[in-house]
Amino acid sequence: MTLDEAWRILQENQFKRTKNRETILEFFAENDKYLTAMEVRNFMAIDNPGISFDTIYRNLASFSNLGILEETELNGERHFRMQCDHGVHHHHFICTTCGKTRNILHCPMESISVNLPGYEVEGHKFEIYGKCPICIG
Amino acid sequence: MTLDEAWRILQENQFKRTKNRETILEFFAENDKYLTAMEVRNFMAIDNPGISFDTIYRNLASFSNLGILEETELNGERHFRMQCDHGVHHHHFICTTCGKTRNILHCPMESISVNLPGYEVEGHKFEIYGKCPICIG
DNA sequence: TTAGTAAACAGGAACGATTACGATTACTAC
DNA sequence: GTAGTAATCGTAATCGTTCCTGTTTACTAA
Repeated sequence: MTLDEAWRILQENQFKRTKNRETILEFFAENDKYLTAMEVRNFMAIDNPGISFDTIYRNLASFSNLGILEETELNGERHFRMQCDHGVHHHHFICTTCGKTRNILHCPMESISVNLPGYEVEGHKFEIYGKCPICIG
Repeated sequence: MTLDEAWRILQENQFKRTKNRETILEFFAENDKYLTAMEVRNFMAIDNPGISFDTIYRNLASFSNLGILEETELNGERHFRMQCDHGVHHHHFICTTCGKTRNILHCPMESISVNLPGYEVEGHKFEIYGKCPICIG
């Protein structure tokens, strides 16, 4: 997702254009990987040492709800990244060294759901962890 | 996994047979679902109100490392359950209401790994969330 | 352009889950 | 039994996250 798309979504939902939101989105646009709230804070603190965690978490949650960011849990910490291809369902390979991701277009749910009669499926999670070619290098 | 199998593994790894470990394993043997440290504590506190969280977390981590328990993250909390069929790779449907699980024998990795040339896969996670037939009512 | 209003923010306290630690207890091998 | 070690207790500390309160900011419409 581009910055323009993100701002369009925010505007459609009556979110104001603030300096903090610009900084957060800029950071995610530049980093194609899952990031923690602390990493976001450290980046924001360069220009604004007094940045509040409340501001960061509130905005990350809003962006996640709006589909601007994707969220996952790694090592017990919440991680966020820019939504890759808006609207196209996919999964991720996540490099355990550098954190970069690679899209997995195949979704295992298609061949599974038929085997769950009587069950109501609400969601699923499929992630692959390992080392990317650069980190193996 | 049965209690006997669990104790055999513990014995092979020089773990002592203590009352606390007996209580923890007994609780998991009786509950075919993912449980939190707090739920384990509440059960143990019936006989031993002074039980320490340190004891619980340390033993849960040991059991998980030994393959006696399986571990996953649900709603930001660590959950543990008895390893189902030791040695047989599988995944889970997890009911978001009662927490009970159902095995998914099909593993999506078989058809995926070929699409990741140059990547080194270390692990993967595949879970389906929803309502089981009992909770749908 | 300015005043009004709701949203956003800073700063810090609070919270729940988890871990660390020194002192104590229980097991095991001799 | 006794020594040595593993396990536990009780508590405090840590960590990531959320809540609270007063202040500031961005948008709106006159």
